[in-house]
Formats: sequence, structure tokens, C-alpha cells
Amino acid sequence: MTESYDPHAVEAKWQEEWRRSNADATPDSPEDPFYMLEMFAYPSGDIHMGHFRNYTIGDVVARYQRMMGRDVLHPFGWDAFGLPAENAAIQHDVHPAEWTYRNIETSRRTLRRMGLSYDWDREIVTCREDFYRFTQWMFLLLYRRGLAYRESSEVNWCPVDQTVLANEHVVDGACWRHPDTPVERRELEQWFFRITEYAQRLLEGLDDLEEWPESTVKQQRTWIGKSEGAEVDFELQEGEESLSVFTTRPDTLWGVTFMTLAPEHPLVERATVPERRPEVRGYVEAARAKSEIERTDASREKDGVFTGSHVIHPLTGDPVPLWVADYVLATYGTGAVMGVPAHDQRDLEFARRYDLPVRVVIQPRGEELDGETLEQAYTGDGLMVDSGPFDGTPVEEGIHRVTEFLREEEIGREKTQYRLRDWLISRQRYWGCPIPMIHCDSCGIVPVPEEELPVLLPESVRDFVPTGRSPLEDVPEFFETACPECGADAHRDPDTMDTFVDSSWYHLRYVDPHNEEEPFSRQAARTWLPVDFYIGGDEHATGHLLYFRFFTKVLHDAGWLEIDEPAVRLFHHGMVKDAEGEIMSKSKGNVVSPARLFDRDGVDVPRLAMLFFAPSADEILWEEKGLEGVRRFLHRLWALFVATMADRRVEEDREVERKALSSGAREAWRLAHRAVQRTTDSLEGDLNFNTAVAAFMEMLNALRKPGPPDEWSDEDFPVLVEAFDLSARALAPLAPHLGEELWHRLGHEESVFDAPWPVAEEEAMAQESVEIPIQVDGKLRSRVYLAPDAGREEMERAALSDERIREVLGDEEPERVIVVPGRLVNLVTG
RNA sequence: GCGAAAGUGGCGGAACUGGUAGACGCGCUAGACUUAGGAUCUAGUCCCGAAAGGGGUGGGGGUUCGAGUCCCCCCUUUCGCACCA
Repeated sequence: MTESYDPHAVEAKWQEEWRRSNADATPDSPEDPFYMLEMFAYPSGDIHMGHFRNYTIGDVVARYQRMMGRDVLHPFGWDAFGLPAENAAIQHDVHPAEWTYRNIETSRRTLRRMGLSYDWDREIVTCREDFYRFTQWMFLLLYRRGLAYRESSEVNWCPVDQTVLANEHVVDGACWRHPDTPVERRELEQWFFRITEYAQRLLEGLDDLEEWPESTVKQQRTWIGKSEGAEVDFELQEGEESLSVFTTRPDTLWGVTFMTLAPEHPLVERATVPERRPEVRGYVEAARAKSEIERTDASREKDGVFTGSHVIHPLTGDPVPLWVADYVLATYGTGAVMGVPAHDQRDLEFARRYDLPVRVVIQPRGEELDGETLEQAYTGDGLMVDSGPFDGTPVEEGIHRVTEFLREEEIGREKTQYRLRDWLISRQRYWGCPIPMIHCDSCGIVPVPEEELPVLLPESVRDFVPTGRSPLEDVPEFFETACPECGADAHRDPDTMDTFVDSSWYHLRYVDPHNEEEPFSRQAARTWLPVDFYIGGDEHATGHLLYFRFFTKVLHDAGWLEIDEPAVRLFHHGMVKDAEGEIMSKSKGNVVSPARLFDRDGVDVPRLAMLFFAPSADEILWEEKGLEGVRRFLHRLWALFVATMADRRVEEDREVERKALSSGAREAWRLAHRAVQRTTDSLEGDLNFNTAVAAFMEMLNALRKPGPPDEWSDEDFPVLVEAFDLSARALAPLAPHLGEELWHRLGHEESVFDAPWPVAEEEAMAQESVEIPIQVDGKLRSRVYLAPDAGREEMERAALSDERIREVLGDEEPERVIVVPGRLVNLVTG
């Protein structure tokens, strides 16, 4: 009776041993530091399959780097503030803190069962006072640097959660948590972080992120949305007021035939002539009532309303009618645009609808456009016409010369415009980090002195039903305080911070998590940062990953960090969905629980299955029966291993004598080395472990072919032992418990993770090449047959007709000929 | 609409710089061992064909001795942006 593979026993044994020996502790004085980071988790119940996948991939890399001799920092923590805790509190009458800590317990237990190589001594929890006091410290740092400001403006409001939202959290006009409920626009005074100040540097920094996914870099680039052009001033015909517009095409200035204001533009009311006010007001009201989705629907027919007044064209002096239209965005540029219908499609549509003139001022070469009949706005290259002194100037040159001219005449200036908006960080909710600011009637807004941090979140709050104002306002012992400057009665800012503020710096805390004086020491930061490898989902491309870069740059400027970008390499793993391709969710009832999988198969089987199912960046459609193949593989590997090690022929110092091997054993030997190579390639490259696992399966199939170990010849037998030695080590990052067990059964004292990473023998990688003379009509034409991966016998069987060879070779005298048996001939000359 | 990526068996997916398409796994078929098996083992499994042979990587064209891979056109899917002036 042979011992069968019992993953539960093996895993319990090694997890206990790793804990006892503190195997995952971070090295104290690292010589070759490697910071491996996976995005931390929001604790909502237990971990899900997405976490399982993310943390598995990260653990594979961390363990590999350790075997490569790096000193690895591999920490974990919890993104513990956030709305779901409050919603749970409302539904289940449990305090958000209690709910959160309970979920952390549950999730941590599952993660620990996974045997992940985290240094749990560095665990952080963002809702704990030892963390959030430094989140407040960060706020004060930004405030001191003029990067945190309070302003009243029109902001996004989620009617379900009853709180404001950052721009990054509005998806298709709705709050990201409630895709069916459109966001509303409200005029409110809120805290913002001045990320726009860093727009240019965030853009430039992207060029250096060579190991970030291209798609993410591209998304950030469009999100920041840089446009270069000019700002042009127009005077109102009546009164003293003036009006600026932003344009990327100052060369088309002579083609302006109307001017349009966004309905929210502050000038609308004053610029409207009295007799038209009712109509304009009606239009503005209607525009405000429209949802964000309606407003921004580009396919909608454009409409607007005439104010009755005019602006003066700054170059021609002509009056230009001033309109109000809701296709103009209040939040971009100046909230006003000049209408150049001949050269802007939107303006053309508007002009046609209201019979406004269309003036062609750019003529394409070899064509004559007519404003009367133009159907499509012309936006291409050409020469300026009807443009006063600039007639005949090509577009590109015209843009520069007109801008220069505007500057000289003091009616305009060069202007760079970004699509990026400042980051709104206030939330009118309880479960978040309090904003460390105090409102005093006489001193205004006053920061809480640093030595008074943390501003504690009061635990006494019991009512979390959203009302549109922070519950902290109703907690007198929190809300009411004294002004730090004058000592008079004052009140604290009752809002809490966006949880994305927490995640903008959590990775910095890991380098020095127990520091009570500072968020982290500069020394520890210098040692470990930047993050060498960061893994998480791509849904954070224009949110977290942008904020996280922003914070890095701010802390760099403040002298806290030497680095300017937070992470060298970024990888996005694919989603895990159900077999039908649906996202797993409680409401759909299709959630697969990792913990349940571990109950049945232990950890290594589902872990290896996760790695085997698809390339790491691709989506996985999880199917229970897919586990079967991996389960069989591990059980067979174990069975063969146990039978081999029980065999007395295992001796010390038995080297594989390659020349003496039978072809079957040689093939197995070759495949073992290829599996090692394939795993190394995956780890160094694309993280596509599916092919690495497949290579090990091929190796095992080859090892099983000659029969059980006692049927192996003495010459072939060492191949088995060598294959197990290689497997134990190269498989260890993928299936850590099993790898460790095999390694120890091979007679090693130290952990497999302290063993060196195996190097595949080149001989096993080499392609077959055999020298065979090629003769045509009895005459030697060339010498070498080469065929990738083809055996000698096969090659000798290669059937090539004389005609075929003659046809290909012609009169050439090739250096060598590449033949794929029976099929293909390629001559290589020179 | 713009931009990007991708289309390969019943399914997940292999195929490095163009070189025997379908590795590996699931599933399926047959057999062995079994009182039994949703266990295990063995063999088979792209399509047509008894075989020889022929066809085959979304469709159509092209380059090449040779194309899943390179080029052009079209179709489909997914993702990102979506009135940003």
C-alpha cells in the first residue's frame, strides 16, 4: 500500500513549520531588496476568487525572487474604510468597525490557509488609528503645500449614497457603485486635492513607465487629456464685460460666426437682453434638469438659445451673436467656445440648425470648399484664406503665428488645457478618515496641529442612514472644539476622506509599519522603494493608479521620497468569472468560495489550477471540473515520487549519463529541463504559468511511460531522481507546500525556498540537428538538414523528390538547407 | 463615432525570430481492473475518407519554397474614450 497524496496533511505540516521558523519575515538589512506588492483587499466578508488569483500570482513571484537570492518585502494589509461597512451597519444593525474587523478576521484566516508568503508582522489596516493618523498627516502635508483646498463648485452627487464623488468614480454618468442611478450635479463647498497641478508631470512620467501595461499608460494619457492651443478674449458689445474661450485652432479665428456659453456660465444672466431672459432661463433650467448621461450624449441633436447680445470679434471688429447651448461643457476650458462651423463638426451642426453663417477660412490644396454647401466640417490641413494678414499660411504655422499675434495684441495667449479635474476628496459619510481641519468664525479654516493627530473617529455613532450631511456633525464631542489659533469655539470639519486617499500611500507604510513618529522613515523608503512589482486589476487604471503616482510626486517634492514614480513594473491579472462568463456576485448566487475549494482539495490543487487555466492577464471562466486535471497531475506526480523514493536503487552521486540513456528516458530528461526553462521564462516574462504547468505535465507523462520505477533500467533510473529534484524546486513557487515536501523527502534539510533556483541544461534546450548529405542526380548539393524538434529517424525519413530540391535550389550553392520532414525546404545562403 | 486588443476543435487554451497547427488539460469513445464506481489504469479523439489521400486557424485577396503568424480590404467580439472645442 503506497502512501497517497494528502494535501491537507502536507499543507498543515509546512504552514506550521513556516510559522515556527518565521520563514516569511522580511530581511533586516537587505542587500538585494525586492518589493513585491499586490493591491490590498477591501474586507467584505471572505476573500473571493479574484483575490485568490491576484495573491496567488503575487506569491509565485515573491517566492521565485526569494529563490533567486533577493531579499523580499512581501506585505499585506486591508483597505478597511469605506461605504459597504456603513451599508452593512444599516442593514444588519452592526457597527461598521465591528463588521469590518470581523471580515478582516475571516479573510485573513483564508489567506493564511493559502500559505502565502506574507510578512504578517507588517500587516496594516487603514481604519486603525495607527494608520489613519498618518493619512491625516498626508492631508496636512498637501494643505501646507497648497495642494489641498476648499472650494465651492458644481460637483457629482450620488443620490443613493448621499455623498459627493470624485470624477474618477463617475462611470457613464452614474456612480460606480450604482450604475443604474445617474449622478446629480450639486453646487457644494468641498475639499479638493490639486492633482491638476501635477498634470504635466503625471503625463511626462508615463514615458518612463516602460514596464507598465501599454493600455494603462494610454488610459492615463487620455484621462489627463492634454490639449495645446490658445485662449482668446472677446469683448461684449454691450457693457464692459469680456469673455475668454479656449481653442486648439486659433488659425480658424476668422471663421468665427457665433459664440456659445455653457448654461452654467456665470455670464449667461448678465449677457442676456431683458426681453429674451424668460426663454434663456427656461433653457438653462431645462439643461440643469437633464441627467449627466443625456447632457453628454454626443449623438443628440444640438440645441441652444440666442441671448440677444453680441461679442466683438477681436480681429475684425464684427459683432458675433452670443448663444447658450448645453453641448458646451461648463467644466472644461472657460465654459465658452467660439463657433467655427466650417472647421468644427459640432459647430457646423449647430450653425445649420439655427441658420448661422458658415465661413470657410482654411482651404485644402487643390479643392475649393463652399460654406453654403459644406456638409462636413473641414478639419484637415490647408491654407488660411479670408484671414487678413495670414492669408496663405498653412494650418500648422498659422496656429503658432496667430497665437503669437494674439499675445502681441494682448487679446489672447498660449494655453495648455487638461481634461483632468482636481480630486474631490470629501465624503459626507461616517466610515472614513476624518479631515483634520477646524472651522473657526474668526480665523477661518485652520489645520489641526500635527502633534494633535490623530483626530479620532468617534465610535459612538449609531445612525448611518445617509442624509446628505456627515453623521459626525451630530457628535458634539467630535464636532465642537476650540480653534487652535484663537481658542474660541469652533467646529471640526465633519466630512471624511475618500478611501482612495488611504490607498494612495499604503504601500509606503509597509516599509516601516510600526513607526510612531513618522508615516515611514526616509531610510526605510530609500531601502525598499520603489515597488519592484505591483499586481492588481486594471479597473484602477485611471483611479488609484493615478492618485498613487500623484502622491509619490508630492512626497518626492516635499523631500520624503527620492523616487518620483511608485512602481517599476505593473501587471494586471484577468478577472475570474463563472462558467457562463458572468461576474460572480452574491445577488447572482454564482460566487465560488476559495475557502470551500481548500476544504476539499487543499490549497495547492486549486492554486495550480488557477495558474493553469489561462494566461495570467486573461479572464478565467471558472469551472469546477477543470480542477480534475490538476488534481490528477499532482496525485500522479506524488505517486510516482513515492514509488521512486521507496526504491532501493536511489543512491547518492548518481549522475545522469546522457549518452547511456534510452530514447524514452532521454526524452523525459529533456522535458524535465524544458519545464524548468518554461517556468523561468514565465516568471521573467509574461507570468503565463499555464504553459509552465503544461510542461511539467508533459514531463510527468514522459516519466510514466517506461512504467513504474522498478521497471526502469539502472542507466535510465537517475533521470527520475533528477527530474524530481528539478520539479521540487521549479514547482515550489507554483505549489509551495508540495514543493517543500518533495524537497525534504529528497533528503534536504533547508527549506526549498532557500535552495537555489534550478538552471535548465542547455543541451536539453538545443534543437536537433543532424548532418545528412543532400544529393541531386548523384551530385552533392548541400550537407545539413535541420529540423526543429524533429528526431533523427524522422528526418531520415524525410521524403524529398529530386525535382523539389532542384526547384528550390536552382543554381544556387547554398550553405545549408533547412528541411522539415516531407514538407519544406529553405535554402540559407551566406 | 474615435482608439486599442483579439477571433484557432465540443470547451479552456498551445504554437519562440514565418517552418510537421491543435501541446497540456477538460469533456467524450472504447477497453482493463472491479459487487459497484463520479476511483484507477490503457488506447483513441480537428474534419471528410475503409485506405491512399484531401481539406482546415472569422471571410476575401496578396507576399513567400512555406503563413495561425507578415501586408491590404471586409466581418465579428471585447475593452477604453466618448460633444474636452
